[in-house]
Amino acid sequence: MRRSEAKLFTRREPTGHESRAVELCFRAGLIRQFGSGLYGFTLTGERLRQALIDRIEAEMREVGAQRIRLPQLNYRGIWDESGRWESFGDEMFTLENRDGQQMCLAPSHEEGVVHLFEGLVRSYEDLPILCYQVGPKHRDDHARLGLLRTKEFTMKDAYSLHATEESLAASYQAIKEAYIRLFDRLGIEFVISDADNSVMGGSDSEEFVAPVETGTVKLLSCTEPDCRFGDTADSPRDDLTEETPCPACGGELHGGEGIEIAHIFKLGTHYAESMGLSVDMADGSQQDVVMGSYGIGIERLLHTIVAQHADDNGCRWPSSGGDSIAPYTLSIVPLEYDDELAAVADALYEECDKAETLLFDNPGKNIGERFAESDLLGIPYKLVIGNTFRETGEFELEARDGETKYIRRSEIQQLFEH
RNA sequence: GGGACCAUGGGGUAGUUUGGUAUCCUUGCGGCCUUGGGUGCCGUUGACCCUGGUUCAAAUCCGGGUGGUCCCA
Repeated sequence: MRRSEAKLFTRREPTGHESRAVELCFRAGLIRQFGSGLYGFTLTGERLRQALIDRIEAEMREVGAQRIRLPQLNYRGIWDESGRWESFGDEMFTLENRDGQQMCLAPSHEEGVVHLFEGLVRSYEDLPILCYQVGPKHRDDHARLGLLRTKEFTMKDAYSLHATEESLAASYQAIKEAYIRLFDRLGIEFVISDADNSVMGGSDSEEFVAPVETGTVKLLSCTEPDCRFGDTADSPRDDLTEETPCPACGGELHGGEGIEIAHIFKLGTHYAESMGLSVDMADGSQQDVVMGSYGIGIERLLHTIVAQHADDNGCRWPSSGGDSIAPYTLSIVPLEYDDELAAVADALYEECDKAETLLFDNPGKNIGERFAESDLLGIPYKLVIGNTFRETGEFELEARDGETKYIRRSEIQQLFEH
């Protein structure tokens, strides 16, 4: 993409937001506020958001989950069946249609999944089912900290349906491992905390929590590198402090703040029982369907990566164990975009993967501005066409962390081979 | 559910106590300069949340509304 087409809308000045990560999301021109707890994503921001969704979907396919689609707008009926019309309370957005029927914008989709399969799933042989969707959720929470708590957000929500507890345990474990792989690949530091099921119901659940400077929950996390133990206020146990040794490995616990990036639940037969979803078993008996649900907050993940990896120059998008979600892989930065250097820059651009390359083709800007913008967006590599090129014909390939290599033109295409 | 604070150009602010010409910085735009890290100089567009009241006169005082931020449950 050419800079002149990409429409970056970066800002050099601070915007007065409450945390560094929120500030950067605005300065990098990723998001735009529509009101309390409502955000739109810009051209650049949506590239990042979609890149995250792509990574998550790839991981879901890896564990054999299939995509479904459930409506956001629900009639009251299924929520009365599960009892959650009452228990969600003020956090649910409710409305009436023109006929006076009560409806809601779904804050979660357990009811939806049960309804989707109720009447279709009849036999234990129809199970297990592992499915997911990616879409908006609506919760009338008090908005806080930019994308961290909003009234509308995107969730990857997966659901599993089983005839037995053992089958549920297997899927639950598979999803848990998939999440661990995913977050590792995205370079997110996280711990796993036992959590309360609260309004979700069911037997037990675990929360993936990312330690950050400014978050939404108090977090105790183990400082041992290989230990994933964490404990939040939502946890069933309240006997832990910073002085307590880690109950998992005996290491030290560090107190701080965290972001809940994912939550996995063993729901048991709670929903099947109240909504009447059962299957016939081999011995002729009937069994209520056993369920699990597994959610990842997309925008929170984006915020978390910014919060954990940004430096003084802007965003950074780690690529440990996979490719980075950066909005572009490479910036082509000519010292000046005129005459011969512009011609060289254009020629290089033609050789690159254009969708992954940002060509700084705006004349009249000095190179400092281009560097600053590229770094603010966290583009992993800058290909500089400058004085070195004029003297030796070599380009400087500078990584986001400053490390520079000198390369020749024939080596450019290798940059995009992963 | 309870409480506190706040609302002035695109962003950040001064002015409000004591009513009278709306301040400064930045961004944006135009020009010149500069060309290896958001550089400099000159010029310039652009604002008092809405509504009712008091008053010769309201950003300022009073009432109502809306919106925002934070704290507690």
